[in-house]
Amino acid sequence: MDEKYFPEEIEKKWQQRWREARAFEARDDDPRPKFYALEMLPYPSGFLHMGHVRNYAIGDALAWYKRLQGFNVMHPIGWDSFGQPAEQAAIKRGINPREWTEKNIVHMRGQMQRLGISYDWSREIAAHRPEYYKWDQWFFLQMYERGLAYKKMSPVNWCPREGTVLSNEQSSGGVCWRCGATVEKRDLEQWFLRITDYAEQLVADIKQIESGWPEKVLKRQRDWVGRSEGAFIDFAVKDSKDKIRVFTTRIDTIYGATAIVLSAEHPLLNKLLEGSALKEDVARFAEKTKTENAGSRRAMDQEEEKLGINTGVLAINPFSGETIPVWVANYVLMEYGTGAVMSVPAHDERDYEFAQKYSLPIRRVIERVSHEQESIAHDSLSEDQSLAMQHAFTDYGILVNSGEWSGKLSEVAIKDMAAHAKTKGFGEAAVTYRIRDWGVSRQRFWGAPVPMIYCDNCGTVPVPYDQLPVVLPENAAFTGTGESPLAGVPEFVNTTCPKCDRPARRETDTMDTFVDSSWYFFRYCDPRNESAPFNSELANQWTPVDQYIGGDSHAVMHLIYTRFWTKVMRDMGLVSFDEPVKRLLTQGMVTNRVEGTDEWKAMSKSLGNGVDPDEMIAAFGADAARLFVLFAAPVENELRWSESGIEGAVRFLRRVYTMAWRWHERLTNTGSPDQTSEKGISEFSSATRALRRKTHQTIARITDDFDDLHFNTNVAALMELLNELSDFKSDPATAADEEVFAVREAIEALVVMLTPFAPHAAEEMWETLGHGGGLLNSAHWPQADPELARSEELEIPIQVNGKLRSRLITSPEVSEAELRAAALADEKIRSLIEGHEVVKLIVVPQRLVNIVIR
RNA sequence: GCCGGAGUGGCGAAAUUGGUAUACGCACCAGACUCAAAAUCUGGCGAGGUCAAACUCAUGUCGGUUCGAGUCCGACCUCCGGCACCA
Repeated sequence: MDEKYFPEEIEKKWQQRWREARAFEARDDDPRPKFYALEMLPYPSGFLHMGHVRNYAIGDALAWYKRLQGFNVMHPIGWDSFGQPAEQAAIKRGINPREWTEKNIVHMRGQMQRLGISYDWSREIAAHRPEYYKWDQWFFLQMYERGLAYKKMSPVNWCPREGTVLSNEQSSGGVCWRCGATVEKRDLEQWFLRITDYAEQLVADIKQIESGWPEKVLKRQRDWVGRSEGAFIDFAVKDSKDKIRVFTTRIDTIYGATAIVLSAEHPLLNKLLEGSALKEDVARFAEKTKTENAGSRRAMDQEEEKLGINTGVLAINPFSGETIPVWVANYVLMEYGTGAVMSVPAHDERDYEFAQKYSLPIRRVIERVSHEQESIAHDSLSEDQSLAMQHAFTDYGILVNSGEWSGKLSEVAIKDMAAHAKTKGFGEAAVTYRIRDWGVSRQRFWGAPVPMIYCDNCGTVPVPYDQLPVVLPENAAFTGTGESPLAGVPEFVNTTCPKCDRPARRETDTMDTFVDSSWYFFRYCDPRNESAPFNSELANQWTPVDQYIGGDSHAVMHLIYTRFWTKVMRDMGLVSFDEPVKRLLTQGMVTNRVEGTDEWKAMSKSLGNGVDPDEMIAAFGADAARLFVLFAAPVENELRWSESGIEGAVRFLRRVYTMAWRWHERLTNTGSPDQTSEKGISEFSSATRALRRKTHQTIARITDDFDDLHFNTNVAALMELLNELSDFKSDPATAADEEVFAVREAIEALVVMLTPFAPHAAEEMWETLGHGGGLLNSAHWPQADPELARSEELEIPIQVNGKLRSRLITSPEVSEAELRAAALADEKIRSLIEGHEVVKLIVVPQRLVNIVIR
């Protein structure tokens, strides 16, 4: 240790020592309880940004804490290394995507190591390597065997700018999630994973994780699955054997149905139109609507105008027997429910708007339940009756004009009417979901090839397991045209059929990269396994993940896919639980001021407000950068970058360091063994007792808070402890044994508890303080002694009528009666209550006294 | 429009869950050291008020519950996120 704090030297030194000692490798045979700390694996773009730094600093603090607490900690990292940027680099600059990716990994790994994140590098994985994606393919084949992977012609979301297919999630809102281009629809043969089979579980199992996941993430997951309870009802088509099935959540309003409305894509439409005089017009309308739906689907925040056309076909309401017209309209979605709805203008806003426009009848069949208070009942009734309805009445209420069902409450009618429909055979209660199957086909080069073969004789044939992996060719022509580049590599395409041995062609699509990231953290448990994705026992030993940390941009896609994948793996017998992640933290964004403005925005190249982690490390040290990031704001809040804030972090580290330096000789060169033990010390002065109290209070406070990841207040507590040490005026050269003891206790606790936030500096001080024999990862988190932490005197506020008027210094053991007497005897209080009647006297032991006077 | 979250000093934020509001840090001011500056150290720092004190007012706004409210309840305002024809 030098007298001065030189982070660069210290950090290099300890990074090397850690590497040599393989200090952070998790051992499968370690009998201690495990803790799995996981950060979302990065895409190897080439450079870490501050968001990464924050993510890893949080994860590392927790990993270190658990290590010091005696847990067997798993803290791995890897690379989500398939994906567009590598392919873009190939298309635009003719660079080999594999080389580009590997080079980026080397650089980013270096950055992580310069940050000193305590990863187990022996478990590092990368999605683009055959050893890894072999198992993507293996899972795909397993799912295919189980009927969970299938191929279908399907209108897919097509990004015209990137020339590729997007998943529903990636095109939500009608725009490409990457480039923002308006998404079009195209028909292509696509592979899908049957995530809809798991829709119910994806909602139901939320109760297993709701205590550990942020509510906002769970909400978005629930919304995405979009579970909706209602009923299917079949409307018979007049003069035909056909039936139109609709889905409704409001079967209780069925007597108010004045039309059936079909989506333009409805499969029955053409058949229904046969013989209709309006056939031509309707078909033209449907075509136009289809292309409009596919094209500029929506201009955001604006609802499309509702357009429709009467088909001239009639349908029969199975409840009332009434005949109502069938329409086609642009506001009915084929993708949801059955693609057909019963239109109830009086009780649905959209149907109301539609009915207004096309002068369809509006028939009220639900009334508000009248209240006891006449005024309210009167109000609502008269308004309702006058029925110049401005809006649909969408609340539940009481049924009217509904035949035998009139007089029932909506809640009751919904159940009874569905049951009735079922008995009569024209419907049933049903649950629908918004979520659709996961389209995983991508017309791209840089991904895991879908392991399928097409044979003219045998049809679609899965690649046999012993032929995995289907290896990506070294390179391909990147046209950027939209056709999979693999189709242009004959050596790849041409193969023989595994069944009949005749020439056959390989599937040329690759898989969505979300496949790679759906199961990667299970691979960390057994990263070099060559015969299985991982050993089940090892996976069950380490997973589920105890704490997962990442940005909330992955709140829907990644996290729903990985939950789905886990459930499939459970059904395959690979893991023994339903949910992969016990606790999830979505960290806040790192923002910086946009130059020339007052706005704080996420750091980005285009805004020019990015901060380079390497420059920060060079200027202030990795420890200071990490400490600042953890101290400046609670982990889930936005973090505003501040150069002076990071300077403050350096200042604090330097002060701790100087303190350790000032005392290290006295603490190490001691002749008396008593100085490390309390035994030889007969008495502690009040000053040493105060220092020890602060030490033990700080330990208790930080230990209580750590699991909740309240790092900002933890760092504040460490600063307070240092301030207390600074105030402890004692010269190391002449300090008495008891003082040396108290200082040692304080400094050692400070250093150990600093480790999660600034591990290099902590290691350096730990060594200097005479613990050169071992790294901090074999040290122990300090124990708080509640006796020592207890205050010797309390300051009790005395209030008069709830206002603070005086304070009393007392011993913690003071009785209620004594407190009461002391408060009344207080000079200030006496003058205040003089001439008043004391109505009440509240004494909260250890806390306060409140005197109520009149 | 619907859903979720949040409003506390000049700024980032604390507050043992109903009990001394503003911990810790940043910025700022003053002092020490220095020829000087930086660094470092010491002190100050919610607003009003005063020589100083007393005192008064302050946790988005207005009400309520309570001996006591940043915290609980009701209404409203603002900001930030998410979703959006899902029948």
